[in-house]
Amino acid sequence: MDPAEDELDDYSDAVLEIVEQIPPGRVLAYGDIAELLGSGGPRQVGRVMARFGGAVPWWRVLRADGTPPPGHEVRALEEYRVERTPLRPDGRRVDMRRARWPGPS
DNA sequence: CTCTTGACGCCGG
DNA sequence: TCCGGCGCCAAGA
Repeated sequence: MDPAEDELDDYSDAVLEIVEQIPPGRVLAYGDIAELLGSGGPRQVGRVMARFGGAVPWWRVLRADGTPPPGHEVRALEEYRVERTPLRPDGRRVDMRRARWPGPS
C-alpha cells in the first residue's frame, strides 16, 4: 500500500504543531498561523486544516472575523462554550480582539 | 500549460 | 451587519 496520500509534508507538520500549542479558550486565524510560520498564506493553512484538522483542536483555528469553519459551526460553538472562549454579543462568532492567542514563546 | 477550486482576507457599497 | 468582488497561492483536472 501507499500511505503517501495521508503523509504530512513539512509545511503541514509546522501548521499542526502551532495549532496544538493554542491554549484552550484562545484561538488563531488562518492568516495568523501563516504569519507565525513566515511562509504560505491563509489558504494554504486552510488546506492543511481541511486535510489533517481532525487530529488537532481544529475549532481553535478560524477566520479572521471570528467565523468558525464552514460546516462545523455547531461543534465549534459547543467547544467555545466549554472552553469559555470570548464570543461576540451575537454569540455566533468569536471575539477575536480578546481571544486571539499572541503566539508561542 | 491553462483553468478551476478552496476550512482565506480585505475593502467597499 | 450582510453581501459581492478581487487578490492571493498551491493543488487538481
